[in-house]
Amino acid sequence: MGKSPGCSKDQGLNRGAWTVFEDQKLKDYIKTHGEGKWGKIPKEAGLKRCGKSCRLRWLNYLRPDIKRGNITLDEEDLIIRLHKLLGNRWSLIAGRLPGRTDNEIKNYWNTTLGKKVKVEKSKHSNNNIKKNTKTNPSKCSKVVVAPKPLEVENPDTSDPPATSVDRNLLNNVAVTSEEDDFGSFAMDFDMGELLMSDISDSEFWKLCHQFDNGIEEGGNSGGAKNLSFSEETTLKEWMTDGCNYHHHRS
DNA sequence: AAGAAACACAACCGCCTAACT
DNA sequence: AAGTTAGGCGGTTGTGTTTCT
Repeated sequence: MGKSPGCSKDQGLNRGAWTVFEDQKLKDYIKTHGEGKWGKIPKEAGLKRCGKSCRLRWLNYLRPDIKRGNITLDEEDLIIRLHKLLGNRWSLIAGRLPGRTDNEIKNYWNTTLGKKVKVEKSKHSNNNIKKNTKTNPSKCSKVVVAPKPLEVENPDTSDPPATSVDRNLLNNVAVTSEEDDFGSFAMDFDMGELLMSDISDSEFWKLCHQFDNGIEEGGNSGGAKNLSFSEETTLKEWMTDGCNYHHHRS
């Protein structure tokens, strides 16, 4: 199960670096037939490569909208913040960086950024500034948005905590249930998918801003904006720091 | 100048899962 | 419902290039 049959080693397929000739064949084929159906491409395009290899080559190298190299400081910063939030979910991170591929970001992280971050972290921990030692990626789940204070954890359910987010915005995203008379509702979402795939750039930053305000103005004081989070520390850090930065930038 | 070490990145591997039969 | 396949993803490796000694 799983592995595509066409990719096994004993099929007389070419391996290693792609030649200019192979690239051209693949580009020509996709130009006329479009992406997808990777399994058919080698045969129909006359390439001695497996479908997966063709897909990878196209997505990471040949696609016309691809940027290569020269990752800017802004992009670098964004990668670091997103990585903090999402962990090694490279395709999601790449989804927020137009023209960048997951492979490129992964490589950049492994060779450059990862080290930088490590150095920064050790600096911080030496200075006793960083209190949060958790290194795992964060996933948000089950957030309840409400205009009034909520009872915090219900022991009978895994129901969560609350935050303040534009309801209309989230209605377009991953709201799953339970809108009541007060306009509160529960949702269960993966932060990565919420951020990366379902909303536009402007909505993304708007959402950021809304979270940001919620944290700063409401906190957990019981006011209209009430936040509590399963990975609160990480989220808070990311939101208050990261979102402000990007809002000011634009 | 030459060899070694470190770095950068393209490509491969194997796992997971959705879609299909 | 169960089995199969293809697509997608993250981890890892191989190799060419650059830097260091």
